[in-house]
Amino acid sequence: MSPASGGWESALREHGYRVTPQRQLVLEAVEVLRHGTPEEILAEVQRHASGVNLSTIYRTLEVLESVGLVTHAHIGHGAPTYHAVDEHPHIHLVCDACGDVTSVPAGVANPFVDALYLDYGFRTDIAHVSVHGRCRACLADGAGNNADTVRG
Amino acid sequence: MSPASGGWESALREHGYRVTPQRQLVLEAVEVLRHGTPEEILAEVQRHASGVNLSTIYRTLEVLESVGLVTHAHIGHGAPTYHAVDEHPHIHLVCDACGDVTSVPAGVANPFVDALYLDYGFRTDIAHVSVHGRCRACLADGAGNNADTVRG
DNA sequence: GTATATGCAAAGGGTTTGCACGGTT
DNA sequence: AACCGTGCAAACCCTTTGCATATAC
Repeated sequence: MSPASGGWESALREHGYRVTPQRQLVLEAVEVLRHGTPEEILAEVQRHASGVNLSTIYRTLEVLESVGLVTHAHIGHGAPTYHAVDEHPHIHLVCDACGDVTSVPAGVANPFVDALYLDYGFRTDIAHVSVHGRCRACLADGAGNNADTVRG
Repeated sequence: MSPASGGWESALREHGYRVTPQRQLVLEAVEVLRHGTPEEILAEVQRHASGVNLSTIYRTLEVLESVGLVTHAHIGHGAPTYHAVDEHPHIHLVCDACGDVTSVPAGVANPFVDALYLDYGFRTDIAHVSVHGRCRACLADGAGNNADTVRG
């Protein structure tokens, strides 16, 4: 389902959308950058077509997401990041101390996902989850400190 | 550690912050509303003190969070929601179809949290997690439909 | 040819910041 | 008295929207 494979075109058409250069460019950009904010995707797209506008990126991502070609996740306080759906499903571990983002296979969450379904009837879109906490490096570094607790 | 108990005052002072009416009001508001966006917290605070400004809410929430009296979580695309820390730790299940938010005890995530720590050395702040997917009602309703896939 | 998609520019929501005044310690 | 905290207003980032033009079908 990469732009090269052509499946993306049918995905669009089957939902009544048109196939445009911008949509291909955005999809390619999302695949090249494995994680990308709209802003970053714009920059990547503009390497090939400088005329493309930010609002087109937003509108295109919405379309691509609605036909199932990309997904987004909210990583921090800022802009969301988009991924191609052919990426392995993964979960973002966001370190609140250093801001680092690690991706881990979605499988680690299986027991959790299953429990949510059994106990609450909730079907989890696990790739959309982002998990906050402290990464290994920061735990080692500041052994139990809370970086954001320190005043200026 | 509710405003009534007085622990909040020491929490502030021990971190070098001053005790002010606004900080008490915000803390109380966060406890009254079990989930609250800055905007909602402002409204609650203004029921008691109409002069308080939104920027004070933001600055105060940041302070209260840094001393461990409140936490926030990102529930959807919009504003974050804040909770008092004396609430039972919980996870938000956000239904992407109907927008409903359910809280479930953080305990369901224990196996997941443990796995992240064992496998990746990552210490998860579980109360900060928000989980997206489809709630029971929407699964029953639209049996497998994707609400946001339908065009206008 | 017609409806959809794009570019542009302006507006909108949410959040942060500079500054002077007022309150806490 | 000294410094921190607050209110106010402006600035900022991210995202959405209206409209005229260009494009895919």
